[in-house]
Amino acid sequence: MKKIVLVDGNNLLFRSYYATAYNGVIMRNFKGFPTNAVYGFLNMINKIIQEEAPEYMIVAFDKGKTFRHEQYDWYKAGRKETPKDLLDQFPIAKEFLDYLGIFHYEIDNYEADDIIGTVAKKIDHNNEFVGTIVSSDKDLLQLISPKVVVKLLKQTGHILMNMDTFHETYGIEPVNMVDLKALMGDSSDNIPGVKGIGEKTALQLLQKYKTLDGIYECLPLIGGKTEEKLRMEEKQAYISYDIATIYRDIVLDFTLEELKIKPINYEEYITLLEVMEFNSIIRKLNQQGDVPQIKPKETKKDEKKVVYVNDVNQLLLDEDYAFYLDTIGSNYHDCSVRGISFYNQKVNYYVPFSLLENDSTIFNSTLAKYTYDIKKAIVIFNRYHIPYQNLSYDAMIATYLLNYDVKDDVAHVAKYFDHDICYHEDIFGTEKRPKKVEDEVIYKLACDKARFIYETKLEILQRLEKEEQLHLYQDIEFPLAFVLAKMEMDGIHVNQSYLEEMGKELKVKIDDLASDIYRLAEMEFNIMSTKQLGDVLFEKMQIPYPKRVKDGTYSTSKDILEKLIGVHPIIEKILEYRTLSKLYANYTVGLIDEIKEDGKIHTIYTQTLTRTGRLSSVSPNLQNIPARLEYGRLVRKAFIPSDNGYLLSSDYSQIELRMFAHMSKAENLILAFESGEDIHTKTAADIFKVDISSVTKDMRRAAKAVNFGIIYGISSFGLSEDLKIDLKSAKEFIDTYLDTYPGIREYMQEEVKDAYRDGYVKTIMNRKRNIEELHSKNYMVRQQGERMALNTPIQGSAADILKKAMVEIDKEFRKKHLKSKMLLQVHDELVFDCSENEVEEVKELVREIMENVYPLLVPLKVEISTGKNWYEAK
DNA sequence: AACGTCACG
DNA sequence: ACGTACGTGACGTTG
Repeated sequence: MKKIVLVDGNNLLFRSYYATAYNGVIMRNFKGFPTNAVYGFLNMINKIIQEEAPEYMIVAFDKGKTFRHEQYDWYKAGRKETPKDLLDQFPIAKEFLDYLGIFHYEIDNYEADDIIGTVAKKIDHNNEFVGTIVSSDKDLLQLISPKVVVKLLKQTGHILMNMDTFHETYGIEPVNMVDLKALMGDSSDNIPGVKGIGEKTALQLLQKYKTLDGIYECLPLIGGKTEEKLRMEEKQAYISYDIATIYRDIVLDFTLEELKIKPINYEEYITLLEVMEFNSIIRKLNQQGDVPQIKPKETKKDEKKVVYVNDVNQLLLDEDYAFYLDTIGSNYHDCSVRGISFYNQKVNYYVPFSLLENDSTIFNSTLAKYTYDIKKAIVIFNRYHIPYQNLSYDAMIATYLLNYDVKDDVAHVAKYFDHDICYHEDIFGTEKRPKKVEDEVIYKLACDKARFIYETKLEILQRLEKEEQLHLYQDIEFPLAFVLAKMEMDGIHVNQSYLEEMGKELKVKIDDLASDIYRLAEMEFNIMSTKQLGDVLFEKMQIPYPKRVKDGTYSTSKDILEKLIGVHPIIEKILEYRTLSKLYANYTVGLIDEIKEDGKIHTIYTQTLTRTGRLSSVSPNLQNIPARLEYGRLVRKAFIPSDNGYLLSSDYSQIELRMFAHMSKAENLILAFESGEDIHTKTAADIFKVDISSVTKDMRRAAKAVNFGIIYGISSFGLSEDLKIDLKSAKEFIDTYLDTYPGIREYMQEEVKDAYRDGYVKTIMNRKRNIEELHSKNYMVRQQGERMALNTPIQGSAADILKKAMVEIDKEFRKKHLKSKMLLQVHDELVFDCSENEVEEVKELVREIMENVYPLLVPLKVEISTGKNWYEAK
């Protein structure tokens, strides 16, 4: 038997829409198009396919006013009008079905029910097929037969209804579902039924008399009020019967065989998924790994042909243009360049890099030049000593600010602007498994990218203007790219032999610890393997596990092990082993690997990654060099200035909490900062209501934890974990804090409310972050969204300020022709390489700019120190 | 490639 | 009853 799955498309879309419309706010993609219903719909369709594995499938939709409306103008009269946001999603749902190879159908004047009923009837009369109907609408239960079952969707999960289960549940036959509706009515469809008869009475009657006709034939036998009600509303009952009856004889222009599911059109499917921003589905597809290779798009008619230039004299660039660097390798500090593509109204060139390497005047014109990832371009131009002028636009930074999920592949963002560009990975494969690619494909791809940059520039800039982000783009992020490029290219000197020594020392300690651990465990095992470690500690050694065991696995994380200190001496050994292994792998061996021939480390700052506006640092990450523990801190001694200079470190004191005080306008908190006291001590004095002088260490520690909690979107659980106190005390503590600083509570409520209303939050410089989590049905996810809504403006605004300061400091350095260099940025800290005779000047200048770059309701304070290495400069 | 862990602000 | 503070990157293990 071949199985056909019959899906009520309308039902699925309505359900998904209302299930995820939260406070009237729904999920949308970047362009503002509503996506929540389709998202639920698609997940459901995929789930059905996974669970049922059908060969055949049909999704039915309503179309037009039905014959029921024509006969009875009050039919479904009570229903609210379908929201436009939902209606808009119907065509998309159908488009998805097309790409998934799933047959869908609609026909004038009939509802999805009728189509399903008709197909189900065909199944009943055909001995090759069986059917499974999927819907949450009980009406469809009337279609159950020996060959057709109904998968009735519930809030979570479903119930499978066949002849037997139906009978068990209702005590009547499926066909008599109609009779039941005729009696009890259905408020959602505005079917009246017989007034005063509900499900209970109706079922009793039907169990006795089988059908509506049967009941009316035996009316006198019924007696009492019920008989009276039935007699009064006989006409209503039969009208209701008519309406509730699913029409099963539509003339259909397809056969059951035609419902066979066709192969998925991955290319179109994925493109649409991208437009709708269903990234989780895309991720799942990639994980399953059965997405076939996507071929490059055919050249469209309006496209200029790619001109491969092999003589510099052929290059004719006389108006502004976009260019794209076609590089090989992931790190642009040492990648090679295959070629550069150029695009404008007149040209579409691919130029092999060997041609430009030697004759490099091309970029040294006054023409405006646009690209994607300008920082990369600057670094590469400098590496090859190519002079340039007027690099004036970066599509990567611009789209990042517009809240796109920007990757370094242009293709990723191009989709949103109707530019079909193949993904780098689809063409070239991964670095480990490269694919063979024809030259023409390579040229075409690079040219497509340049074309995208050129053609969307105006639209993107207009969009930035509309979002009031032009200032952020033009005066902060764009100039910052030049500053970062310099920092990356300059790099920081690292004392390799020092790290090697430290590595040797660590190695010895680690080996000693390992043998201690093996001895205590009375066996050898891989300490780094959390699985083996869990088994050894909690099974073999029978150390009591301090937490509920989740999915049969033991966590061996630091906070779990710390709870066990003192229970068994092995615990402390393991913790130390972990700490030292981390230092060894990440900060001695790992860092040494990153030191280049010039004795320096050149990180890459990712400017377009974080959701808050911070930078991130990779290859290596110089933003997580040990600082908290003394032994780890020693790594910092390896970071040294050039020549006889100094490293100068300048960091904002409590910038995030100050930002919070500014944004919340909480007067007492502002006063606390104005007092100039240590903020945690002052907070402790305020909440414990004691003198500054009598604040104990523990009081300060507690106050500090609450201050941090505030920045993260406090939860009593988080605080209780951090301070190792019980939940109730944590709760009280937070309340005391909020009472001490009136205005904070209201500010936080307002911020969350606005986030729900807008679906996004903003920083002081208009950086925006959409928070989809706020639309989730899941309480925990929504909570997380609320915390993001609270934290992002704080973290993001602090990032805005440091970025602005960096741009201004760079400007002043240039103006004053200082030899000193800005080298590192660590979120609230800047590290400079300072010539000996400039120390005082740099100190003054940096402090002046950082403290005054953006005046807040509280003063911004900067702490500066210098030293012969990064360890000392703190 | 995903997960767990842990380094930073 | 649930599962828990914000933002990152890199390592080793495991499937």
